[in-house]
Amino acid sequence: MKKDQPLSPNCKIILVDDHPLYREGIKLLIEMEHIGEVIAEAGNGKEFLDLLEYQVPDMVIMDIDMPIVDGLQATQKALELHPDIKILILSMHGDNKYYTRFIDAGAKGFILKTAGKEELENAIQKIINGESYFSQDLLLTIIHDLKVPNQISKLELSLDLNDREKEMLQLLCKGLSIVEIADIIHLSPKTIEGYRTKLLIKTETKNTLGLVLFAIKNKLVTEF
Amino acid sequence: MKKDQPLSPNCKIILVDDHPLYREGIKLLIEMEHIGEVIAEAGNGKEFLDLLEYQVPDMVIMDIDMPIVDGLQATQKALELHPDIKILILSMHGDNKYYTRFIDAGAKGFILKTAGKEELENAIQKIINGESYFSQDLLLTIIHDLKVPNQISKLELSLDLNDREKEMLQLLCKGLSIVEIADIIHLSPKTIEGYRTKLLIKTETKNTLGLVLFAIKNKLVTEF
DNA sequence: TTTTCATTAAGGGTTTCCCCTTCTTTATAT
DNA sequence: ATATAAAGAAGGGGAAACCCTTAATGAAAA
Repeated sequence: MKKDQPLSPNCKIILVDDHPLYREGIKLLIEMEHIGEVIAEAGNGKEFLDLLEYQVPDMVIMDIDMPIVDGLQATQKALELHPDIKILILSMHGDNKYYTRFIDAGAKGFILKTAGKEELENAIQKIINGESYFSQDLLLTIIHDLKVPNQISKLELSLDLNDREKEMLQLLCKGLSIVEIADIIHLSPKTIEGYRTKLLIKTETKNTLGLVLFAIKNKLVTEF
Repeated sequence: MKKDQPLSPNCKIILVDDHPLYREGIKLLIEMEHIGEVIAEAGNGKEFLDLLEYQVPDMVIMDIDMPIVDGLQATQKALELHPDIKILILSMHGDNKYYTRFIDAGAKGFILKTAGKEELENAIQKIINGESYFSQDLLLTIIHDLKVPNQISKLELSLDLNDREKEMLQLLCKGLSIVEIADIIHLSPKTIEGYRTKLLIKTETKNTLGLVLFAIKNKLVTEF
């Protein structure tokens, strides 16, 4: 139902990319498909921010890697001045690792340069409607980042900690000292020390701080 | 180019949902659009696993909330027995919080029940082609989970750490001792101690371990 | 020009941590 | 039934961390 009707033909768009040919291609696409109107183009973040002095677009399609002022800086600055501008980031494969920064900066979408016409159209439409659009590739990167803890279970098994040791680790990771833990568990500080020593040996760390860092890094503790 | 041609018409699909009407709807959709062939249906995870004894599908479209054996258990069991089955999870709004479990279990996609025909078709096609498909809504949930650290920047500002203190914090969070840090920065251990003391005061923590935990918890350090 | 502030440095005392060793109790096994 | 091991408890000593105070230097501000 939405597929064949022109999307917001009055949507004012600025293209920001340091490759004129690439800008030309996207401009043609946007205008042929009646997605919106390209009111200006910029070759880098600086040029774009200068343009903002005279005209404020509804939407910006922004490259990441550009000379002088890059896509992230331009995004941050532009949204500081005009929080309502919708910014769609054009990302290359490999640029994904910086996604959080753009999301934090307030970018509304993230799409790969290798995306097809339909995907670009879909992304622009969603963003104009106030939604967000993020490429599946980006999602896969994020999920990959999240999946790492899954492999840790093997480590957890190989460490073979007993309940006392797990409890100790939990308490140590809350920043409690040996004496404080002794008070909680109602055992002598010297006994607590013995448990900690065993943890140091099992994890091959050399002091409590190292042990706590090891536990957090390897997600042996959920809260701390 | 891919839009108007039938997608793998021989793709054998099993539908698993405890609402017969909903199954009927999806079945009609799949067959009318020549997406594939629905070879069987199941009203819950148990029924589905029983079906697997006799016929192995290429793909499964699976509800999460079902009686007896739920979607997660069914997904885990099925992929244990037949790792090549592609499973697309049908999620309700609010079920998003469990996404990691399904991803860990090996589900290839995640789509909202409110999704339209095009999105379902798109998801099925991608998954059959060996790719993944995750709904934008799920992505937004994940990003929301990741975005929490964004609020911390205010804290970072209020702490007002200078370069030396930031450097110190970075090194302390790698588990280095005062003396080790002194060797790296080429300053007296007593000086380093002074910096750490200032960090303890600024962060209102009572020892190095507390300081490091504070820094990690509030994402003042990126690596450790 | 003097003041203020940040940086670097150090001495000394207290506490906590870390390591080595010892001892008892409770399982587990042969 | 007794050897062997594992878990629990604790002492002593040295090292590192922690806390408080003092102070020289240089840069920025009044």
